[in-house]
Amino acid sequence: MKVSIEKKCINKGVKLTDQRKIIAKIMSDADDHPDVDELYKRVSKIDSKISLATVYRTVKLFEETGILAKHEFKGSKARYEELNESHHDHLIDIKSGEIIEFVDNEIEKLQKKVADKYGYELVDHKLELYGIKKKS
Amino acid sequence: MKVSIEKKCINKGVKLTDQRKIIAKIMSDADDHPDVDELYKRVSKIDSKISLATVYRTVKLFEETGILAKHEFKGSKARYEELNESHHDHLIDIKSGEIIEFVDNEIEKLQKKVADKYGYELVDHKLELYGIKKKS
DNA sequence: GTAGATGCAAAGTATTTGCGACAAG
DNA sequence: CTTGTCGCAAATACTTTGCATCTAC
Repeated sequence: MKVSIEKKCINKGVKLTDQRKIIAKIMSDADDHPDVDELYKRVSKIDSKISLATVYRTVKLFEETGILAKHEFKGSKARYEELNESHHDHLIDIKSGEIIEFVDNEIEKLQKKVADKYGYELVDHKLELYGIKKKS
Repeated sequence: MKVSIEKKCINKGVKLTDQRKIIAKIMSDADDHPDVDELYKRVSKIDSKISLATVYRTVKLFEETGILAKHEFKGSKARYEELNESHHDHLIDIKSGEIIEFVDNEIEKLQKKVADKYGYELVDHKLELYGIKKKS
């Protein structure tokens, strides 16, 4: 089962302020990968007193705490998504900007193998595919 | 055989100024992945009159022309390297910052397969592995 | 009560751009 | 010649930070 962001904060000893609860909720509900500006817009609708600085501070904190993942796709601003048990990579439609999440265990295995070959333990990776929709 | 950057410029109709020749030479000679500041430093040693703006304009131009590749590794500034026939990906040592270039044709094939599965034609991809050296 | 969080505005980075002077083809 | 480039400084975009105030625990 999915652990709520609020629970994660408690586990990690992160103080649960109203601002953080709101940001947590929005990121939990999001089914896209908002950048900070977009997130700030959504936050402002719920509580317009929350500052942009707090949004920046919170996404950074949540990233360091392993609650959010930060993505820096080609030529765009940093985007965030909730991090949970299911790891996945991204396929980005370069025309529409649509982002598709995928998992490929074989690729994952090969990545470990490559790192191993050079004497490294793989601790993280970034795989992004950029494509254009085929007219079928 | 490797086509020189100057030749590439001529082929693509890019005007060959002294500044561009110097930047081209430095990037050709580089066996690392300098960021703009570092490149600017190297450029300044040869001709201190060249401005940072020109360095930015040139790397951007070279990137669009397919002469340089831009990389945005986790949490660091944009870095550049010469682009030539041999495609490769990167394994980054998160302790030392050392960058190892590698090729894995099997992973490449699987990437195409994933894109295909979702109805996309793969036009580009980014694969970065982050690891720590194993004490063997 | 106290350590840590917030809002605000100011400061930092990284990068781009307007403009008049200049140089490549 | 003419079009595009250069250097400069100012502008922009994104993100961080100092400080006084406030709040979760």
